[in-house]
Amino acid sequence: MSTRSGTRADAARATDKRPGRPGSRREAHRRERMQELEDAALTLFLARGLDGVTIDDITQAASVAKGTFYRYFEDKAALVDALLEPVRRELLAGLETCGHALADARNVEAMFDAYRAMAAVIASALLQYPGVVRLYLQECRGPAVGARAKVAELARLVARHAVDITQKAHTSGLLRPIRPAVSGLAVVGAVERLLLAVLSEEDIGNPLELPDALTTLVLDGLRLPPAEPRPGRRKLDGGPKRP
Amino acid sequence: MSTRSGTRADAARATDKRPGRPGSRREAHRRERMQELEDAALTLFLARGLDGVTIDDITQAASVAKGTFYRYFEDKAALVDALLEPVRRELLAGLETCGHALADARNVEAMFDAYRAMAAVIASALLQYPGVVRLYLQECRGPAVGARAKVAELARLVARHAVDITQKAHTSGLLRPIRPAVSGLAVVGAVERLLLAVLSEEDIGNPLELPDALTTLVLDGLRLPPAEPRPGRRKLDGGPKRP
DNA sequence: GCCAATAATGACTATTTGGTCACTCTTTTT
DNA sequence: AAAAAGAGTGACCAAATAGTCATTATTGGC
Repeated sequence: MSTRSGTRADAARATDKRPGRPGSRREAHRRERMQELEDAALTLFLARGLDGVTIDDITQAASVAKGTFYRYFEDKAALVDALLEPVRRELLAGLETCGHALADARNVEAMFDAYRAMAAVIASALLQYPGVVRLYLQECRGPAVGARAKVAELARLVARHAVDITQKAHTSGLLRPIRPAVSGLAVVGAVERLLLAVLSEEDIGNPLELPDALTTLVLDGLRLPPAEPRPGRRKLDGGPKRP
Repeated sequence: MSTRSGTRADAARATDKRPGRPGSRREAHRRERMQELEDAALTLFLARGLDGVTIDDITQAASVAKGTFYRYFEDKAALVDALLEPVRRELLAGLETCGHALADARNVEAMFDAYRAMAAVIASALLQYPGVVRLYLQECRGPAVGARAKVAELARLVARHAVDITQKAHTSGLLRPIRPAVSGLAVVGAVERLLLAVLSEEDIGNPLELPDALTTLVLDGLRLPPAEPRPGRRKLDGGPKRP
């Protein structure tokens, strides 16, 4: 946070020490422009893919000159990183929290609570940054090169956390003896695919029923139990059944 | 299949009517070259992504002149299509078969058989064309533009078939009352993520145990059953437990 | 060995692209 | 109000790129 120019030449000119720091007009305007660029870029990324969008495309869509882009971002990768930032923060924080909760879980209820909290974090990210989440989903499996590097990095972190969490739930002795690396990744895959369906507006019914369905699916499986005298009920949200 | 030039100018010059048809030297050489180009391209695609690879890259990697590329493929999209072809055929055929089998399934055993057959198809594709499967996994979620269009198309087909299959299994009354669009896509997501893990050599244990684990996960869920006096055993492959 | 058909080449053109910069316009500071 | 700092511009450059084509090399039929 110091003012002297960092190690890498003037590379950090983007978000650092640029505007007249106080909450003054310059700064507000600066934020606006940045947001406009990010919005325009995100729309294009979703339509054509990260690599299918040029700086010219972005600046044209945002109605600014090309040079303006470089005043705000060092390159396309930096823009993607900025786009990803809030989602990454929320998501990783949620995963950490879920991990700790699960490490302490000693009964099924605590386990449910932990997963419920995780679902809430995801839902929150989905509502606040649907475009970014979709960008993540569509790019996260690609090779970690160029502008996609940060997306792929986040994907690795998510996978590791997921396996870690499953490991913890596992040591609580509440789960079947399946390798955490397997069940964890399977759950990540299922969740991601369903999120993609929601965000791509594939016909998937009421999204509010998803957490419930997913929980049943993950925890109890797909097969109809032979006979169920037990009245065990589970619910992730108290929402109405079919609004 | 006729010989007169088709509707689109000389567009179909690639695989059609080019070499002295018989199994002669020309044709063999032609196949070789084509394969070399496809191999080189696939390697590059996996390393840098579809959009990160140029025709020049491909021809250089295959040690041929640029013009040669266009003698074999109309453009990058056509090459991707050719690459995808065998996997697409096997996969779709397997999905059809599985769908029919499940439509007729009246008991859990028949259901297992259907899924087992599907797993065998996937495993076969994985062994014969690991690179192509990985390419599919890494690109299938992106926007359906340019060279990625055919990959995305296949992804749509897979999703539809999966939902369809789940629908059929559902009407057999063997599954929990979860929307087929949800459970089908969830399974696709889980399977895809695990395939990606296998192909990316993430540490996931013995791949031969995957079908078994996945079946347990999907059909019986993750949660440890409270008490299981029933000795019901299920197995997807008879392989050794831990070689 | 000879000729026609097919294959391979790489120089070439058109266009696109990332990135820069001298200059102008706007806001802040004095 | 004047100077300084920051923001915006778009022409410009060098490198990269898709696709073409006249030319040369190879092969198959005879």
